[in-house]
Amino acid sequence: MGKPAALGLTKENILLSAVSLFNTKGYSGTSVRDIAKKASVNAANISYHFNGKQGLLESCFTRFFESYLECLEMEADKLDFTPADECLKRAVFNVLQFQSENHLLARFVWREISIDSQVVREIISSYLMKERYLLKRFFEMGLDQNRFTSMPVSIFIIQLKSMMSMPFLNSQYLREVWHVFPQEQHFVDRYFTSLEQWIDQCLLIRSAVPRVSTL
Amino acid sequence: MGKPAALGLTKENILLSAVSLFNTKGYSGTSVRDIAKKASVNAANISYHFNGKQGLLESCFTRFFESYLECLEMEADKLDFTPADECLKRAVFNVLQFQSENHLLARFVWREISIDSQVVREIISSYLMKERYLLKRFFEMGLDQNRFTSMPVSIFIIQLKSMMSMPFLNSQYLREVWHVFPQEQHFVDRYFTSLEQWIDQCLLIRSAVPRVSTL
Amino acid sequence: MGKPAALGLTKENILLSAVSLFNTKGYSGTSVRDIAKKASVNAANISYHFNGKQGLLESCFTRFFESYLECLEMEADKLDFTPADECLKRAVFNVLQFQSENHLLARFVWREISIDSQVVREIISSYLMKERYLLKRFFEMGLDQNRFTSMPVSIFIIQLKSMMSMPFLNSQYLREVWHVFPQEQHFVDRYFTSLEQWIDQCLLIRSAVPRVSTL
Amino acid sequence: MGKPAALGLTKENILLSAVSLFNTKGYSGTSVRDIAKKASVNAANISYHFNGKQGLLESCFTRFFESYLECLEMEADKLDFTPADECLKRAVFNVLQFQSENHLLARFVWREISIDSQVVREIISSYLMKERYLLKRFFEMGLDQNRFTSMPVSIFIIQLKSMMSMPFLNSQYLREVWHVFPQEQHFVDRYFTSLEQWIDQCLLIRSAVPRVSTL
DNA sequence: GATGAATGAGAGTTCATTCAT
DNA sequence: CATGAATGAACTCTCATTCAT
Repeated sequence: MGKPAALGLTKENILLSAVSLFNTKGYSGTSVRDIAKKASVNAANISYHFNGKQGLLESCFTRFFESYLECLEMEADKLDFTPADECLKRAVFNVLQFQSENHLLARFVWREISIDSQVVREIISSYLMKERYLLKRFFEMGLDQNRFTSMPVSIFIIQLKSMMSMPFLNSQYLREVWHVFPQEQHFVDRYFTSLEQWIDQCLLIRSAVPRVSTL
Repeated sequence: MGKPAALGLTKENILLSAVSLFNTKGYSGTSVRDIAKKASVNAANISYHFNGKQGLLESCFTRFFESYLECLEMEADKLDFTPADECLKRAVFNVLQFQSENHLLARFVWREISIDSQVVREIISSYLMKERYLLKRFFEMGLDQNRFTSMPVSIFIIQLKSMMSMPFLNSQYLREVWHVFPQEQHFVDRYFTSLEQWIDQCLLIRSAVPRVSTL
Repeated sequence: MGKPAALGLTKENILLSAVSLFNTKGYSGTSVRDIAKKASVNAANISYHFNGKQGLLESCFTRFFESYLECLEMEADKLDFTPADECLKRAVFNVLQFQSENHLLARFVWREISIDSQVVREIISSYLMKERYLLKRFFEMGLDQNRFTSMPVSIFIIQLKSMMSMPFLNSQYLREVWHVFPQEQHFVDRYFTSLEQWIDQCLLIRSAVPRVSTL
Repeated sequence: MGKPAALGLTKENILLSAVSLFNTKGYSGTSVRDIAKKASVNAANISYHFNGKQGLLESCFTRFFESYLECLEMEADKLDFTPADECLKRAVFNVLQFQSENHLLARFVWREISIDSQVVREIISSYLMKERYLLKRFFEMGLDQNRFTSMPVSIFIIQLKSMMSMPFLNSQYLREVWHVFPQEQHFVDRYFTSLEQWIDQCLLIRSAVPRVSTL
């Protein structure tokens, strides 16, 4: 006897519970029963709605990366008529803001993609390629515009990504050891400032006038 | 039938296999049977030698953090008679080198400590507190010595830690997307240079003569 | 593949198989797989329906003691308007009859409660307290009615319980050594007669006219 | 490197620990490691000294039954020149006394022989046959001597055995519910008195002068 | 005699999933 | 759509025992 429930609510309900538990205990460490229990639904619904636990994982990844890439894409689209450093800074801000608003999902995704699973790789590889393409565009444009110093792009991007994701991946460490709270707006603003400064000092060539992103 | 085996080899054998599998599939995603199979020993040995799967995890953490903290401590001890920036840089280099040489263990540990498990927390909290103490010492000494700009220590340390650990946590991403290989000496040297530069530009006050660590 | 099976039959099926095996091999000596095999169901059903092997044990105990105590309670309720010896005799008969009809369960329960397990104790202690209360009522009523000799109640009850339970606990001994079959009606009747005689001769005072329970 | 230890002490040490644990947790519920730990010896010693866990069980049974049967045999030997009721009473007393002094062993043995194990049966069947022979002699002699009423021997012996063993099998019940302590001398004396009385009233023919056993 | 390392078997339990209702 | 019963596989861990030392 299926209870009515507001249409489509069960599915969203499951997803939210899953994100929360995956965030805390990891994908492998979470059982579908845990999720079902937290969502107050029958475990069979998970197989029904998401085609198994793995489908749930894919849904999470998709949901995350589509929004995440949009943060970058939105600013990359302006590269043709805006200084690259300003676009880059805005993109960084967008990403921080997005992660802060979805910190549970962010932590879980950044952690889980460090697992060497065939499955995970298949899901995310195209997203990561697109991310690579977008990030590179910022830098190549900056070089074209003579605003960025000539430096190894890969290293810089690795560092940028490190600094953007780490606070959210290790949110618990930040909270417990440094009493810093990545899900708060305050953190986003403060942290963004320091990334802005890093871009200015390590990436921008001296003659270029820093474009302070007025957010 | 208790075969002798080279004395004490079984235990080490298990540990290495465990690190390799934990690294690839995560702690929860790895079964003791997988480990035993990889180590070519009976699964019961894991409980016998490590008091269960969790004991194995603790052994990994302990092994990692004791070496890791020594990387920091070694240089912190010189703070009283050496410029803080030089000590800090040397510490950074030590950590990169250590992680590069133990990249499997490093990836696994940095990933796993982002899990909200009671168990993990109990094991690592004291290590993280010691790390915090050591890292803070570098910065406070740098301020005392008038070599570091006055900046929020917590943010800087978070960024430093991000940049030091991320390449190893996401080693697969680096390899596949950027063709950068964190376990190679070449990477350590190159990456260290860019961290050195970051320290010089974002942390050091202008008047201070940068101390190039001659490693 | 969840086969339907006749509704609720699986659970009862498991319980019966468990009683049979516990009876023969003891609780600790029986594995859940044995039980599942005997019941022709999947072993996981035991955890599902009874919350583990221990829950199965509790179900057995509950089932036994609730019926057993009813045998006593039924007659204790008549104590106010019936001679105590007659009530006692009827209660004894009820208990013998019940055990004979559930001899597998009876043997297993009487054996297992002699184990010093924390678990067992928690389950049965309230039942044993109720039993004590009921048994004492028979004797106190008999004394009030001037039908029972003044004797140490505890010793008498211990002996009564010994004689009521032992044939069922040691049913195999009775069968193999004395060719006496406690699960047969014949035994119940014959054995009851000798208990009746014991009550008359050791408990009743001489002047009281024995009340032969006409069962 | 075998520690010397007082000669043969390890074996006895193991046996005592085993009796204690078997008594509390049952044979199947006790592991050889538990026993070894309690005896502070290596678990391999149990296999060495007793040829496995089962051998330990056999040793316990043997030790118990040889003493137990001696309690009966000692008095059966006097049957030719002593009234049967006196012999029987003395035998009963001996058995109670022996069990009281070895209550841990007694409880465990009486419980364990109610298990339908092939193994147990093989060990004890000859002992039980000898017991049957001895007990029957008391009754047949009593009938020959015209001191016992003609009654079904099997029923009487079943009851006698019930009453003799039950307090020790259910010693914990006696302690916790009735505050009666079967291992104390006080209990032996008191309980024997009531068995004596039972023999007098239910077994002896009226004309026979009861032989109070002066113990 | 005694020990610690090692083993294969099996313990109880949980897993993700399926299916009739 | 939703559910509870059911499954087979896999989980971690403990078992009694063996054997070289």
